[in-house]
Amino acid sequence: MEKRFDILDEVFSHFLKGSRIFRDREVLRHDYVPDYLPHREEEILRLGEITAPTLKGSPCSNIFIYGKTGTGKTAVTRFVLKKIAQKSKEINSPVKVCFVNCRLAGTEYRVLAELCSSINEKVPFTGLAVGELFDRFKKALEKQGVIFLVTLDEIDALVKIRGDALLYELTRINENLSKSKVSIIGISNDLKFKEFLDPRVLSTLSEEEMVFKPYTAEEIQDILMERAKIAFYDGVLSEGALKLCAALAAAEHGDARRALDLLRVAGEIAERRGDTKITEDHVREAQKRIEHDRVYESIRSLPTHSKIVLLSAFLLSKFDPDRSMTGEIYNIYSEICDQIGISPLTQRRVSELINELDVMGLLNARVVSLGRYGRTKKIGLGIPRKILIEVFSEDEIFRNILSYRPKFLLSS
DNA sequence: CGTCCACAGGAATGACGGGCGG
DNA sequence: CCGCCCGTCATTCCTGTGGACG
Repeated sequence: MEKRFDILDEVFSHFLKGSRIFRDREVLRHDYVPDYLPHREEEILRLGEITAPTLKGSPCSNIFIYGKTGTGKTAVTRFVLKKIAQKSKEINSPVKVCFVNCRLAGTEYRVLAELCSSINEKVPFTGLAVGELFDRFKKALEKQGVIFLVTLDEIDALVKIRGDALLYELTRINENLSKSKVSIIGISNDLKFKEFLDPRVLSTLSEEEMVFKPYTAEEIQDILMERAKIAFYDGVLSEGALKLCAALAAAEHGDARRALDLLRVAGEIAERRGDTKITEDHVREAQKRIEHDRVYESIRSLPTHSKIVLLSAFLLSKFDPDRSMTGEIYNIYSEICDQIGISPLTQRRVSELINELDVMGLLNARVVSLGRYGRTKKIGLGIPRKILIEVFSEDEIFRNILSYRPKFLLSS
């Protein structure tokens, strides 16, 4: 006990002395928009040119931006929007800009609600018909007489689940507006996204197109260096650590966001250990930590039934991996539900849950045909068992299930 | 070569909680 | 406060299907 206090004392005093690592941690968060974006000058220029007409009070072409995650789409767009907003204030032109992340918003309704609130139209966060909401949006917009520059980030996520109805309406809204105009910037991570769109929507939306290429390792290095100058005290970041961050992120489709995360977490680890320099070891540790936290958090926040499905897959993989298929999973799932006294969902629904877990990477499910013996899904765990055990051990109810031996498996 | 297993996964429909406008 | 519409989750019913077996 005595020892514990000593340890904590050290942590406190470190904290009170202030960080010896970070000058400004905020700079490494990925929602931070830097003043300088290395290797994206061309894109900034192009986007600026396209959107410039809004400053003179006329709408600009709609733009479609593609590129994988962490290629700077969001940063570049936010940067340009910020400049537009600044300039318009300066010269007093009626431009309003708005940035919505469709995946975070989740539904058409919430996207529309965000659009409304950004033009100061108050709407309830649920309850209205989508059409009604759209009418209000249109009315408020018309009353204000502005050029509204809407950015829809991660637009593919919305369209894949909800369809392109909202986009269709948005692309046609100008026909019914006289005093105001809307221009749209659509951002998509998925290059094949076009296929999901109605051709009419596509042609209106992609009057201009931009593709963001992944960063190379060298480019990521430059980005990191730029931020590290502000984020860390001088001499804290070793060159090897920086290079490793860049290399790891480059291997993962040139994802700068990933690189920034690595750098930040590596810094945090170094800080916590009381080290004064960030080394390659810290970076490797950071990589492990990030992956672990991601998985841990996604399991923990799962709805109960999904957790049970995951547990079923876990038990099957432990006792009889060869039989790990939908039907078997469902049997064990039902058994566990019975054990903890909640009523099981149908197989149809569980099948859907398995798909969701598959998408999240917690399970690996692939359709296989066993010929005479039917067609099903072969299901395996997509993550180390260790993490799973770690998460479920924290829950009173699930803890016991971990070591449970399904009756179902005894009979075979 | 046809059959038939054990599901996949689409479509329609229902239960439910939340918020509206009148 | 009521009737209405919404989004979400779940059920019910359904048609489709790859390939080993006979």
